[in-house]
Amino acid sequence: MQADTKTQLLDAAEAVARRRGFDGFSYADLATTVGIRKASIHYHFATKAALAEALMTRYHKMVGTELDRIAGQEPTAGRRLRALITFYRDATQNGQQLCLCVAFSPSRDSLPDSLDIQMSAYRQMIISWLENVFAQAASDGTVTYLTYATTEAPALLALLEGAQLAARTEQDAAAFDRATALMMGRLL
Amino acid sequence: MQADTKTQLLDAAEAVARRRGFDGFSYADLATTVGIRKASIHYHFATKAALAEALMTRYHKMVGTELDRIAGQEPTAGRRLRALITFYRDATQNGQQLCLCVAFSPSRDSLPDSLDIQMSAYRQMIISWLENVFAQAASDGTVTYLTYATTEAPALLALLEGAQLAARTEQDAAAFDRATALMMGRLL
DNA sequence: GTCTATAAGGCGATAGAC
DNA sequence: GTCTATCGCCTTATAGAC
Repeated sequence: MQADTKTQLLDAAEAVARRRGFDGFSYADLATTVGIRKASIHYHFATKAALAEALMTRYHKMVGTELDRIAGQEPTAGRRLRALITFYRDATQNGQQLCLCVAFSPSRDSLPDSLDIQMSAYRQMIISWLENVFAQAASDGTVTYLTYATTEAPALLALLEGAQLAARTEQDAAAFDRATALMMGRLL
Repeated sequence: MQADTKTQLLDAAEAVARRRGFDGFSYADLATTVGIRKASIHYHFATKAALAEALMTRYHKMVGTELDRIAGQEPTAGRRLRALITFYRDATQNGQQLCLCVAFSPSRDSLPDSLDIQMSAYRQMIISWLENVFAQAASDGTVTYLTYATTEAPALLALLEGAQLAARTEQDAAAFDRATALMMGRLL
């Protein structure tokens, strides 16, 4: 069974946005990928700004679901963090793309103002989740050299996003692994 | 005394590229900033691809000079790393821009192939410098919880680039500080 | 929902005058 | 070195037929 047109458009837009940034793709690209005319895209997303909002909304939910899945599946803090690092690694598709939030960040000024809030909310979701997991680590002892949850959380998010950039620049997931090896070594 | 036109163009292009990415500015933007017509820009940079190369070449040299300055000025590994973190922090202009290499990373597919090599060389310069400094730390003891220089170096570069992204997304240097506080705490 | 056709303007780049 | 003028193409977006 085939996804509906709107979903196909979101899929195509997310893939190309994460590869090329918000200013790096056009309706013509999506039209070619999905197989309709570019004017038809406006029926589903009136403006490119509206498309950006829809992309970020869907991405936020998708990652939220993934965080829940990890929490439900992995019992210890160390294992939860390992699973998150693996998720960020896989998200690069071997250095071909970035997290949507990272890909949008340089295009900030081209995006509608509403994206500011959406991007902050997305980052806050991850940071809160990480704070909880690092707080758990203080109890279960599965993270070595542990400092404070509120210090560890933003540092790990920055590390993961930076590791994605490294992989994208080198077009090689090995660059992600080199950047995260130190952190991985701290996790039991 | 006024800089020559070519330098003014490079300055304008670097500023806007670091704010908006490679696909986020046009010759028209530079023409307005510098005060000449956009056709005249082609005299200095025949193509936008050539401009990208010139930008990266100049940026690489500038950062190399800064690394030398830090090494000449700061005696210990801990102080050198602190100085580098401060340099990356200041480079964001309070969350308004990114390192050129970070800003170019999502625009990868729009850039000439030659930029792949230039961007890798830039990153390698930083990583080599960091490896040397972390190796020094093993002797002078100014970095706590130290592991291996070859593990620490790529992790710190990713952290710094990720911290810049955080600051750019939040438009606030405080996000950079939250991301780097843990690392700062390890430096004597 | 998707189409054709088109508007209105931006893009990088070139030709040739000065 | 910078200008005016222009080319060919791309962009987002709209109007109206089907």
